[in-house]
Amino acid sequence: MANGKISMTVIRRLPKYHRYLKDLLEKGINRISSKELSEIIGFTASQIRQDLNNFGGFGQQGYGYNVEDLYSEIGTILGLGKPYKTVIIGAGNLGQALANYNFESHGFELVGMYDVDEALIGKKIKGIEIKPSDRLVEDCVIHQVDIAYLCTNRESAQNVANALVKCGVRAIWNFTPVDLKVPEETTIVEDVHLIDSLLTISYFLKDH
Amino acid sequence: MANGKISMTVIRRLPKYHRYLKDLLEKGINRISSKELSEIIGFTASQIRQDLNNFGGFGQQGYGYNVEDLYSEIGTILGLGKPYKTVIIGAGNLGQALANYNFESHGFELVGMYDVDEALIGKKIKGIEIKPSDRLVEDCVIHQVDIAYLCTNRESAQNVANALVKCGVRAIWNFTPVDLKVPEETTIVEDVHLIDSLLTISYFLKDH
DNA sequence: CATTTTTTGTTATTTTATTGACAGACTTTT
DNA sequence: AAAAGTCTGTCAATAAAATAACAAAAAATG
Repeated sequence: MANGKISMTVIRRLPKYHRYLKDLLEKGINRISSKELSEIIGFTASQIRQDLNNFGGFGQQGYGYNVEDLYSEIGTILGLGKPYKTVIIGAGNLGQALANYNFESHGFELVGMYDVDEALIGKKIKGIEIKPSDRLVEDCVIHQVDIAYLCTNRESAQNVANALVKCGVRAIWNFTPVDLKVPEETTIVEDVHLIDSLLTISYFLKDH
Repeated sequence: MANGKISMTVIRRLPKYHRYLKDLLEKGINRISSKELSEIIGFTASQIRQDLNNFGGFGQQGYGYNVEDLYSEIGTILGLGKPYKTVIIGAGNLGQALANYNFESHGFELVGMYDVDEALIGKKIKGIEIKPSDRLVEDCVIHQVDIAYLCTNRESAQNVANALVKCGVRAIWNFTPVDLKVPEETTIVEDVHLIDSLLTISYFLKDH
């Protein structure tokens, strides 16, 4: 049943289950079978049952799954509910965009924004003042920051990552086009390589 | 050798090859073996050779690969060089962030930005004026837009996607937390589901 | 210029992921 | 409360992806 070692492909499907279950819940649907879910989410019913059974038997034969319970279970599996402290490094457009996203509602509290650009320092986004980057390390230690959103330019990325590792930040959400080198025992890196994503589009467009 | 039907896993690795080869080129390295490349890129040498051989025999026994040639070949495979016309729908922070990214250098020309917010309309980003959303369809037809960067809110996403499909936009780069329904014969959707990515981090943080 | 070394392209093997099948548990119906 | 129907959990089969193995080609060496 539970945690033997879940594969990355399964883990990456969990947020999608979570999203769809929330939708169902908001529509007032409180019961769903793997077959019905498969029709709206686009995975096979078999895969849904197998995915969920990695974490426990949440369903019931002849009935299906209780939407509210399953939503809550997957939320727990995903570590939601717990509050995480986050900082944004690089407060340009992307950094500001991320600050304005509604990640708080999922438990990701923004506690600091940092930049090297004098023109940005002092500006407030959602009540958070952009501070000079040399305050980053100190603040991370004080606040016990869990996740850093890395939105600097390519050149600074690895240096900032090194600093983050040193001051105990446990995860880096990496928006730079760099593959960061960090010790894998202590630090998680989740890449959002926009250019890679765009080039994938280009691949499919090219010969039509 | 060439195009029998390349799997998505292979295609998603191509941009990474492209990035690393560019780095090598800029460092003045003009020859590399699959083994050497494997050490810096982090795929196995076997996988690298197999990936590349999906598209043709670019290497030479006893020598390896010519960096410049391989970089150029992969660029061609990815459809780079060809100019693509793009628009941004939703000109909030994220839309503006994308406008300021240097995607032009890869051949992605921004030809329009659209929003429903009166406060944004008329504002210029990188020389592009933000226009009201009701101009979108008309402009897409006039400019023969290839790719739309979809940065609206959740509620508008599917409606905008429907309009884009109708006016012949071939690809949607989807930043909304919605799984768009579009006819797969005519339209590509590439999702950047930020919240899914963040929840993946949460999963790994939760029990440490 | 023959020998040794390197390194590819390609096939074989192993591992991982997805799909299919079905017994048995629970629900619904009559 | 018995019978019929539903749907899960799990195991088996298939498919896909990653890795390993190796013959043959070219390069480097002496």
